[in-house]
Amino acid sequence: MTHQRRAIVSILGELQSFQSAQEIHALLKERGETIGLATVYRYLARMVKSGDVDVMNREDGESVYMRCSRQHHHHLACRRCGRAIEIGGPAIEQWAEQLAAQHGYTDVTHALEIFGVCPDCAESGGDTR
Amino acid sequence: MTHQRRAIVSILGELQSFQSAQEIHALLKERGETIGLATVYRYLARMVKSGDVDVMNREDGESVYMRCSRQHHHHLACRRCGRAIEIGGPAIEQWAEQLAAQHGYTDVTHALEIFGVCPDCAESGGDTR
DNA sequence: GTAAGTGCAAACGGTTTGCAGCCTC
DNA sequence: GAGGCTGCAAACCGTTTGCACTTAC
Repeated sequence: MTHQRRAIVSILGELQSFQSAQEIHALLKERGETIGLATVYRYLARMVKSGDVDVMNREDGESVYMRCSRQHHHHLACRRCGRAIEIGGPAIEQWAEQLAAQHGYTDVTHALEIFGVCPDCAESGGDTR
Repeated sequence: MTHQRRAIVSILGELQSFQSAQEIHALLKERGETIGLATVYRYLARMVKSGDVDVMNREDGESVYMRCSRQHHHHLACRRCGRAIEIGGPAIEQWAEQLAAQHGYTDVTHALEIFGVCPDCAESGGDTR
């Protein structure tokens, strides 16, 4: 446990929104942490593998990260600030499985992401991203 | 209408699977077409904008393209060969909209992709990708 | 003839990696 | 003291772009 990891864990604990590795790195820098971008990437990747963090591909292709519950779920995420709400749609899961089976597809996974603009961002108007 | 475009259109007409720009470029080269990678990217981007081609983000992050029907739909795609089946789930659309509205999110879009291994690929065993 | 399209190669942006040094236990 | 972790900078990879040349009409 290095202070860099402590810092990442701590900031992930505070954020309730998806942020990119670079954004997380910038936030840590702002707080005066000494940490390299590579370390952020490396540790995030490790946490993704261990299941402690969720990755999601933003519409622009950049990967964004957020601490998450371990069970399978999807997200309703704000396109501007990244604020996300976990959603579970048992019906969807079932439907996808069944549909795939119908066509003979095996080893099925699915990716579902809902993007919108959250109330706060909508109110504050045309923020970037 | 240049011969390069004709070639791209022609190959898109034959493929019933999602392929990346680089894969499409390689296929064209194999056929002896003289065409640059940049041209493939440029023309694919144009067709995406005009709605004649669908893009999809493969799990590895690379963008893959396929000629598609114009109306909104999703895909069940083979993880190995890219073969895809169009699916439309009115129930999903509705559910996503409603869920987003419930949480006050506006300007809602969603991305749903189902990945699996198609019967042919499953049969032929451990092909790469 | 002219405007649009093309190829090349360089630029780009996010991400990964090799390696030498540093820190934690 | 030893192994793992870190930072830096370079490498990577898919994609985009500037620019001079070519092509289709």
